Amino acid sequence: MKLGEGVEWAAHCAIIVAGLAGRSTIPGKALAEYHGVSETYLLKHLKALVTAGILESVPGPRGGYRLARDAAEITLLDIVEAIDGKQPVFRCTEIRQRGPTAVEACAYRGPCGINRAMLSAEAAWRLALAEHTLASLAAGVAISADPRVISRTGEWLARNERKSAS
Amino acid sequence: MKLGEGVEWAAHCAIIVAGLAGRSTIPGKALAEYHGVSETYLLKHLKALVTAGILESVPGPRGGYRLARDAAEITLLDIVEAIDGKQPVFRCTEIRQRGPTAVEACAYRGPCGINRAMLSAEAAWRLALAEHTLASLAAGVAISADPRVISRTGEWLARNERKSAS
DNA sequence: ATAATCATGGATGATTTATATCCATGATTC
DNA sequence: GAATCATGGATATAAATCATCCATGATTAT
Ligand code: SF4
Ligand code: SF4
Repeated sequence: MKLGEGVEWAAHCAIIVAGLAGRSTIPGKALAEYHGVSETYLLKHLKALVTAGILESVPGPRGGYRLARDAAEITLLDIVEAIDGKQPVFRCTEIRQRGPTAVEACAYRGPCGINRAMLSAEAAWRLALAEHTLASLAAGVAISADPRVISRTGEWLARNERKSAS
Repeated sequence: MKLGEGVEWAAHCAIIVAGLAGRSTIPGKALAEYHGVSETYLLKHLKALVTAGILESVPGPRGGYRLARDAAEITLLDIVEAIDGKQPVFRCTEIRQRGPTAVEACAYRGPCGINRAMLSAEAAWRLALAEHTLASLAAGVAISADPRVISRTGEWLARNERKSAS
């Protein structure tokens, strides 16, 4: 079992976008270069964030992405679900309904204990993810970063940020 | 993200094995037929359970599998980790060390906030899984099962269980 | 208006992982 | 010695993921 690396990309992008001033935007191309990842593929993930209501996109020259709502209102769970989907991690294939002891399907009502245990564990996972907001994550990343990285990132932001007129 | 269905197979097999009397065993072939799944592939998963110290295997005629320790000492987490591995679900690819703002690798000490948040959420998941033992799961499955299934399973067990001499 | 910039969406191919099979080997019991 | 069963490796198939390409439409600067 493995979480797609698109989630890591999206989380990093979201944190950078959260660091923009006001309603400024940053183009997807810049985000791809910054992280050294495939541009066209990253755009797909950014689109997923837009669809999920996490980011806003503005097209055209001087366009790009910005947060759709406050950074404190966006959780890590939102990002994971936007990229990876909301499907349960454990998907019962109903093997109890196969083999020589099976009876009619209608006799099996509701999920069994295994399924329930799996789903409740998943709920605990999601709950833990939802406790981290984009705001708290951004703070953590900033603290642990090397001073040189911070200054380089500042310069890079100055070159790529599209300041909002308003 | 998806948990392999081998986990579902292994969990069901473990519950059945847990229901055997004393030190009786049951052959892998019977378990495969019971669940209507590929025999050769299921054997691989059963082997994983043996390696993990969850099951014991006895070769030869009248051989098969039995629990390696008490059902109350085997958790759902043990089974998941035996089949799916213990690798973290979120695997940081260190994209912060790529792109134009990167500096020497030694400047990045320890995991960042994103990684820490992911890993702590995973820990919550594992903790929840560890709260369910094979004993409690077996009880839950028995309660929710249809009477006909229980009786058919009893007959099937009578045919396939290899009673222990001792 | 025109051109440049950028997001969107679908189609497509490559890569990796999961699933499944096959066969040879060794251990154990009858 | 023969039958039964687990083990292990090699290998094939299916599916999910990762990545690219190209055509389209929307927006802004000139
Ligand atoms: S017993 Fe649980 S996990 Fe197994 S097939 Fe039924 S619902 Fe699914
Ligand atoms: S910031 Fe966190 S998730 Fe991103 S590359 Fe670094 S350790 Fe990994």
